[in-house]
Amino acid sequence: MRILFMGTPEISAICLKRLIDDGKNVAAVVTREDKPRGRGNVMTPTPTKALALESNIKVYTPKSLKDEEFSALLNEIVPDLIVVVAYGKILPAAVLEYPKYGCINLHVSLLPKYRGAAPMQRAIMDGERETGVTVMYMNEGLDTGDIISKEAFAIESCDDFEAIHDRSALIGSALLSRTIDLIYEGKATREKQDDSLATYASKIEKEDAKIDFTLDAKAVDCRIRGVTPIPGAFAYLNGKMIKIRKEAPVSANGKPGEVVDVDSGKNGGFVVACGSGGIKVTEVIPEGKGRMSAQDFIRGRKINLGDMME
RNA sequence: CGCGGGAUGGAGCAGUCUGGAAGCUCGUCGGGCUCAUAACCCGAAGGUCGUGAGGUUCAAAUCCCACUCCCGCAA
Repeated sequence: MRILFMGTPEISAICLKRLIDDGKNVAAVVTREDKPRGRGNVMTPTPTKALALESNIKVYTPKSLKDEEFSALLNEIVPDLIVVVAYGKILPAAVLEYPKYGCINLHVSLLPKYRGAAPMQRAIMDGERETGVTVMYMNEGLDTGDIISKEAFAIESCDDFEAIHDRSALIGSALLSRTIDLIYEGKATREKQDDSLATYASKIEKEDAKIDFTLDAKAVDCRIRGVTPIPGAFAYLNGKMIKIRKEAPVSANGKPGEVVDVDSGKNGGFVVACGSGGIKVTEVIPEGKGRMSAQDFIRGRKINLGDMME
């Protein structure tokens, strides 16, 4: 079975790696074009492209999937199955209909909940206790296809986006690989999504990462964990931006945003009051600096009792 | 040439503008106090102040020049 893999970010690369390691016949990879990234805006390939190149698999970065150039490419590759993981572009009907075994997609949520761009982040931000991964047949809607397989796992109270991302990648890539086997063996089933239960996880915007201390501590905690470490929850302290990298809700009293405790001792940190309760911050990224423990930040004398974060 | 911050004993910082004996909060080591301690007290070690047998000066962490490395933001 010739597979065409389509994906872009790191989670795609992890899945591709898994398929390769499992001996799947990945005939070609389609990913997005190189983009200027990082300091200095250096042209950088996507993680998926980098892996494909390492693995000596042909990589294509088409501008559009709707033109003749791409249909010519499909005719050259002749995939039996297209596997999509966070590719970043909509597949037109002509492409969806091309492979004999269809197009499948790994989505990192328990569909029909959290369709869309940022399912992991939104699930954490909403305080969900559970999330998961789903493999479905693709149709022209956004994450609306028939479900083939899914697997759930817990979101612990200390999990941030990174933790859930890594767990999703691990569990999702394994599920994807097994599901491909099912399809190959003709054992794949189809389960329609119940659209009445659908929710939409919109893309994370800058504003989502700005900390709103007027919310209660638990909500603040969830919202912070949902955007950590990327893009990173931030607030302003004495005119400078500071990102909060690790924190936990605690009981506290004070005006929202007020620094009500500063402890430089071992296991210390500083406590910021929220709408109710507060969060104890234990790791930060000050503007212009790298990650550091809250203790180190406190020793540098950048924060004092009574300071306001906003 | 995307914008910006930084390089000072093990950590985080001050000092640089207004050159002139290396400092703060911790950590480490030794001692004391204590039923005890991450608390408190006393003492000690530890730095060619990123690199350049560079420039200016009586004198450079500090001013000038070149270079290397690290980081934050934006995409």
